[in-house]
Amino acid sequence: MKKNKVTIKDVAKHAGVGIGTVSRAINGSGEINAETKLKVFKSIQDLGYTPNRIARSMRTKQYKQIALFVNISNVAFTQIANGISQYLDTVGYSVSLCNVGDDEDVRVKILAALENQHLDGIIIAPPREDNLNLSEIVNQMGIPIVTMDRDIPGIPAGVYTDYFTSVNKAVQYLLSLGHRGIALIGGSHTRRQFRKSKEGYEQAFIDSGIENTGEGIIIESDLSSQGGKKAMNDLLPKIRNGTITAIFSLNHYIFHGVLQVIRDNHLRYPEDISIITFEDYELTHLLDPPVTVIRRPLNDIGYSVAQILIRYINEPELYGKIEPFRIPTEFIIRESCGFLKRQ
Amino acid sequence: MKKNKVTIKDVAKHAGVGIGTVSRAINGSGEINAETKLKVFKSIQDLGYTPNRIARSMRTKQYKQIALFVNISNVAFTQIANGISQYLDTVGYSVSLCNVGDDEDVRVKILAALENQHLDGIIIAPPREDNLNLSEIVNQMGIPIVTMDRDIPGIPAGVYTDYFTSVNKAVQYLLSLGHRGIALIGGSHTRRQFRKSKEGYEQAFIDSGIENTGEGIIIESDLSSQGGKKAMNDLLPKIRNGTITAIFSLNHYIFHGVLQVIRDNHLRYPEDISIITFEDYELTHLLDPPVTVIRRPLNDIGYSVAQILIRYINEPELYGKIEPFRIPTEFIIRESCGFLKRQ
DNA sequence: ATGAAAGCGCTAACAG
DNA sequence: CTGTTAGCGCTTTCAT
Repeated sequence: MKKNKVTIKDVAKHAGVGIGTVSRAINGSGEINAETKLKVFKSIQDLGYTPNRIARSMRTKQYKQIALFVNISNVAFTQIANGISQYLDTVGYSVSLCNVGDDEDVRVKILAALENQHLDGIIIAPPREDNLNLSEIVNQMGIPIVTMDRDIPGIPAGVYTDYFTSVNKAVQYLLSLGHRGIALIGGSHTRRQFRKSKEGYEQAFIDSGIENTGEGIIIESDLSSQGGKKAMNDLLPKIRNGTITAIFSLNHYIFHGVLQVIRDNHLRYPEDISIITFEDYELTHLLDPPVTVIRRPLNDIGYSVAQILIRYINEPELYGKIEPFRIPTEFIIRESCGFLKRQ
Repeated sequence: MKKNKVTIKDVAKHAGVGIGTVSRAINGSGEINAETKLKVFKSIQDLGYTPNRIARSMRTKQYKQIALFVNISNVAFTQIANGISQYLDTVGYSVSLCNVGDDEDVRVKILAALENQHLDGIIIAPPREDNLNLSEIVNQMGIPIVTMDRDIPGIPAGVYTDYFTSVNKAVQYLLSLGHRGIALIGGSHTRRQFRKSKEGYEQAFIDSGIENTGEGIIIESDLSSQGGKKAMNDLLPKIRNGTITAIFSLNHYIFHGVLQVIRDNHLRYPEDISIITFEDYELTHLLDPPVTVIRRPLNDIGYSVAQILIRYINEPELYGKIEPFRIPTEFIIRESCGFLKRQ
């Protein structure tokens, strides 16, 4: 029952021209008489012709397809993907989805995808930044890769979230509330997010003119709820004796671990402990009380990174030369942080 | 810097055979001498040849690509997509992602995708089941479409969640706890989920030998947190006067609305109202107290639906004749429902 | 400015 | 059993 697709040949015959002319009319390549052009378009209309993308790809080696390598279980994924699609729709590209679990080898996955997919470009946000040699893929395959919030040697970033300022602001807020024992639970130093946040944290003490005499600590952890749980459990004694009075979670997985420990130990926030987390989503405002967060425009992140990638696809000579978009964040104060009277 | 891909021609020359032979060796089509076959495979190895999928598609009209039309903001999406990819990986297919917001025209989106994507099949879970004429797409394009949990005329379902049993069991549980004023907030009757759940709800009274004298009600609503909010607000007086003692939310969007109203009105569960929701995810067990839920194996749903679709792609004559997978659910009792002493 | 023709890499039909 | 060839639908070069 498959409808026999109309081809460029049919259009040519119908319009009484050569197929080359039709092609030129469609692609606007070469000089072409305005009248013949009109005639061709009319035939295209009449016949309901749409070019066969596969055949076109075969010639042009352009596939109008990019792949997204991310961990789709991240709460940020949905909106970012949405932003990406939104931009790609405007330029006729589609997105292929490749989930990247937390400890999988992204390189292998990319190579596998490349073998049977014909991609024009790739957007990645791999779990780790180190030991990931991707530049040979870029060089050998000649297809551009951009990252979201990662620093990977040889691979340009498409977007950078402004972790420094976000964290700086949030920590200053905590300091202004009287907190000194602020624990930043932040994942691994192999991630840009951790490194930049650390700087923002330290700078906050300086900006506030307060010396960090050691109560404030920065904790590396697994980027998982297990990681958050472990960090939080280790912190428990210090929370109980009042050395640590605020928790700053850098990631939603960690945050879930933190919450669990709070619940399991019958702690209450903001009374027993103040909390802030990075990323705003349903949970953060459905919780009672709602929690203070750093929010970032996820849709924009997707949109921007897609824009940069397409730019690189169309102008390969620019590759690596475009400044990544700096994504500003918003600090949303809710009710999860308490005021601390200092003696 | 693009590596010049090695083609079937190179392999043929290197192996000292014709290109037809190479093709046959690769595809296992036609009779072929075991020795020549070996020779060919050796050459393929030596040269690092991988077939060009585009060229292959051009001939075979098979694209090894399917598209997924769903609302990616649904909490179930991630795991379902994961299951789908998992199966598709085993058969060399990739997934193209198409977000379908809540009131968009799925038909138009599919048509647009089809125009420039060359798909072998489609999986959909559109927001509404009615006024969606998809069968002409199937007939004219000749590509199979399967649904997840939807009843769309002419389009076979790939998977069905067992709403009837799930809801039946949960309502019986509520009844056994002494509840009679059970409100099921369930989205729209244009969705299979609502219709089957309704049956399960009503049967629960019968199964428990309890007459529903009207305290128990089933409410249609928008499938959104706004819908849940509205339904819940309307219910508020009845909750306050004790006519309604339990809320059963059929969907996570609705659940968020319910939670908000509970919070905003300083209600507590399970003391003031018992709650159960459909779908288990972070929020439901991070909430304090954790909430009783119906959980379904989301990964399996994706895996199964992908399996059926591929089957339909490979054996078109079967289309519509395979029984959808019935997905069983799990009833997980936590702490959100209270015992009601009946006077 | 435009028609004819080559060829992208592959599969399948056709000879042998 | 295997080599040769046609052709999928398109873009692009080459004449005209």
